Amino acid sequence: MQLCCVNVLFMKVTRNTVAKGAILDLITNSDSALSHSEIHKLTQDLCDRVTIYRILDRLVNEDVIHKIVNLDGTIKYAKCHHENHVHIHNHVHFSCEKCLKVTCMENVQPSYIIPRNYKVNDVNFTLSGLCPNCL
Amino acid sequence: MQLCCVNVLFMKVTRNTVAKGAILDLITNSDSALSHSEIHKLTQDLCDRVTIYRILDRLVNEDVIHKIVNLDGTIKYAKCHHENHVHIHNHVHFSCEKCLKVTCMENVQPSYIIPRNYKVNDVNFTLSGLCPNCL
DNA sequence: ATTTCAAATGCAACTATGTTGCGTTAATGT
DNA sequence: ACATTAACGCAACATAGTTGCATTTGAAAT
Ligand SMILES: [Mn+2]
Ligand SMILES: [Mn+2]
Ligand SMILES: [Zn+2]
Ligand SMILES: [Zn+2]
Repeated sequence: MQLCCVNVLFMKVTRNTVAKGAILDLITNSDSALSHSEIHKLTQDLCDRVTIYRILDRLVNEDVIHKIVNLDGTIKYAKCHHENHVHIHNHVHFSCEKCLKVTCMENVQPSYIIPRNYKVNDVNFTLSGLCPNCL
Repeated sequence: MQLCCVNVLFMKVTRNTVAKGAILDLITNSDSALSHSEIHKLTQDLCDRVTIYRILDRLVNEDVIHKIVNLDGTIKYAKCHHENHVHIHNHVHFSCEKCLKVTCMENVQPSYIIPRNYKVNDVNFTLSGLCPNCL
């Protein structure tokens, strides 16, 4: 009756499936960002690994989760927490060198001055070091 | 007679080889950061692709070049330009969505406020969008 | 210049990560 | 319940990065 979810880029209707729900739950309830391989291990035999890739892509395009590129190039995913509808991921991510957890720091938004002849569309700020638990 | 170069982490002596020199030249003279595969194509039959990986690791550990993690997770390398001997890569990198070039913006150093119970050791700030050439 | 010796290399084999095509299954609107 | 097509599983492929080991080579010492 009503559209449950759409790909915000192409305004295409997407569907809620068992695997998608389970993976979103996992990401939502995790205290740190999760990689594809971590999700694969945690979900065991929920679905094929290719399906996990496709579900993660879909959730990113639906603006429900966001990608975080770690310092070693590995990609992690975390829940989006947009207060306002305008949705820019300009917050900092912290990557702990000891426990290897990546966390969103929603309220740390760096300021910077960049020449006018650049157009910024997206932002990826990652700090690494020791988190409070490992300090 | 005199040590030409050392791994700053382990204070181990390293050697200058033909391939290392050529790859460093390439990175030094490039106006944008280069990935392993780009270097591999540009150097043709200079050396094995495994050797390129090892040379890049060595140059990073010698603090001669630095790693840049792109928004898609690909890793690029650029020359270090340290004025003072204290050496922190706290400058911004710009990743153009059109020409795909990644450039160092040495004089753009963002400011941020982070809780005291975090210890920051390294920084990776990447902005993406359109560069002056593509705007 | 020759010797010496570990750093660096080439090669093969391997693991990890991500993508594509296609036939089948299942979510959702009617 | 039926029709439509998004989502799925599977196999095959592509790309990125690692490891072990025998051989080569840079450069310090003689
Ligand atoms: Mn985040
Ligand atoms: Mn740089
Ligand atoms: Zn930690
Ligand atoms: Zn450009």
